[in-house]
Amino acid sequence: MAGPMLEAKTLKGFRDFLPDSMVPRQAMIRKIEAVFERHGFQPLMTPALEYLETLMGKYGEEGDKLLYRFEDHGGRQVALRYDLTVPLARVVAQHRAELQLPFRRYHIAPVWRADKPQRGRFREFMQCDADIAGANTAIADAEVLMTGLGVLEALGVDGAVLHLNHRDVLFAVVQAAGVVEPQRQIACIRAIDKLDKLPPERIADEMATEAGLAREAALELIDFFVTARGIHAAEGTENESDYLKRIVETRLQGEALERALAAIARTETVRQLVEAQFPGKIHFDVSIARGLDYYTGVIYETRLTDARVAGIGAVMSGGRYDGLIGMFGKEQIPAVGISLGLDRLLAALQELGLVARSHAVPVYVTVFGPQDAAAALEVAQLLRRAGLQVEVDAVGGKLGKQLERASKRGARLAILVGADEQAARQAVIKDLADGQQHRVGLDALAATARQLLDTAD
RNA sequence: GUGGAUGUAGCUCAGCUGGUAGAGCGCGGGAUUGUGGUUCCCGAUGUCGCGGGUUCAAACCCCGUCUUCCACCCCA
Repeated sequence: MAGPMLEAKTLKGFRDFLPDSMVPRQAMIRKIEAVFERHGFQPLMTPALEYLETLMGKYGEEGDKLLYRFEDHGGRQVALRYDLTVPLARVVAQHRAELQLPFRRYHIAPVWRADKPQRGRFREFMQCDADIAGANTAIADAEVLMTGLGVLEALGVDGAVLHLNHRDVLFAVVQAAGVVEPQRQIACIRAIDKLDKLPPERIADEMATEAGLAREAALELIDFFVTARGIHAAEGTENESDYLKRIVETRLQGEALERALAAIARTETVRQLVEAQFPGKIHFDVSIARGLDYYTGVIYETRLTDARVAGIGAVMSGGRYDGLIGMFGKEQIPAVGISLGLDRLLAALQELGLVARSHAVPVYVTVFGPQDAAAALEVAQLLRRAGLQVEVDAVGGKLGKQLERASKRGARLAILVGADEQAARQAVIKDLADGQQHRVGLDALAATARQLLDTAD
């Protein structure tokens, strides 16, 4: 015996994915990859570990606290990546000369956050990102959003709505309420983001303590957002952007007004471009804020509308970050991206019954005895060369046991190759769904097997 | 970081006011040695999360600790 027995365990917030959960997961990843590639994105991989300074200060105070950080054996301060966006920014700056702009890349990989685990929330989880670096146009924004909606469409998700907003609209409105300092503006925007969860009173309190905003001004500000949100619910009235335009025109002037109007116009352009291809899937929602510091332009979140999964939170979000890449180099390169939370979306799909039950190995080849091994393997190879997924019984024993294992593995067909069959260059295919057996020559085996697999069980 | 729960067989759980553990599912074996999944028979499940305390006696009461989960915060 070697040493004391170890307890087999995983770290809090970290998970193993056994085949039963891995199969639908991988199927989902493949669909997402296909959509990304169909939209011109190319794969990128980056290290899990980055220098701490690469990641620090990009996400805001809360984000910095959630960084998984430590010192490596060489005394370097390092951190596990918190998202896939900052590593992309680093890559674009670092490999600027090797990349052709605009650069479209997708990245499906785990990220780590030292968060407190909860339902739908883990310390290691998978993100699926698609970003365009080097283009600051409404078309780039729209392309990224259409990619995201394309993924949802490919996955069969119907009830999802993209909520679109623009950072500058938020800043303009907050500024119009009398908050001038950027830090306090961000604090206000964070407070607005909680509109869904907290009563106005509480939000006003938060604005008072976090941003030093007078209670009256805070309530007025909140009222503005509540009204703005009501707009798209009401029919026959002006739309969100017209309403916003009207409000900012009465409250702002000069450069601030220009900026706000430009943001509203840009958002509306993007919304219309996307709306034309995905009717009803995108709304201008002035109340969404996004917590991360690096966003500079359009921002968005996707929520599932089905009541069964409404509590699951945002499943796909992102925005434009024109200043981030510039933090790593002399050149300012604008970028926009979208990030999809695989774990959450998968959980939602399972909840909605949109995940097909995974079928295991379809064909199971039994082995009568040691002297029949070669014949069994020959048959297995024959079927595999024909493209079928085939498992050969690797344990042996009574035929009954082997068939039992075949059933437990979820196989649809069992192949029997005894002495009689070998002598006649034949094999018996047993359909485990109905128990029927078919004796066929080896030359017809693959075709018959395929035919049986194609029939419903 | 704050608050609330949870932890008993591989899994889902039961175990009344303290008297050294149970069910279902699953698992193993068997019911004419070339036939599974259905049925029948038999069988094993276990430091009752871990450590300490109270008691003649603790799965049950007390303290601590870890785990998982829920809410808040933030987010995917």
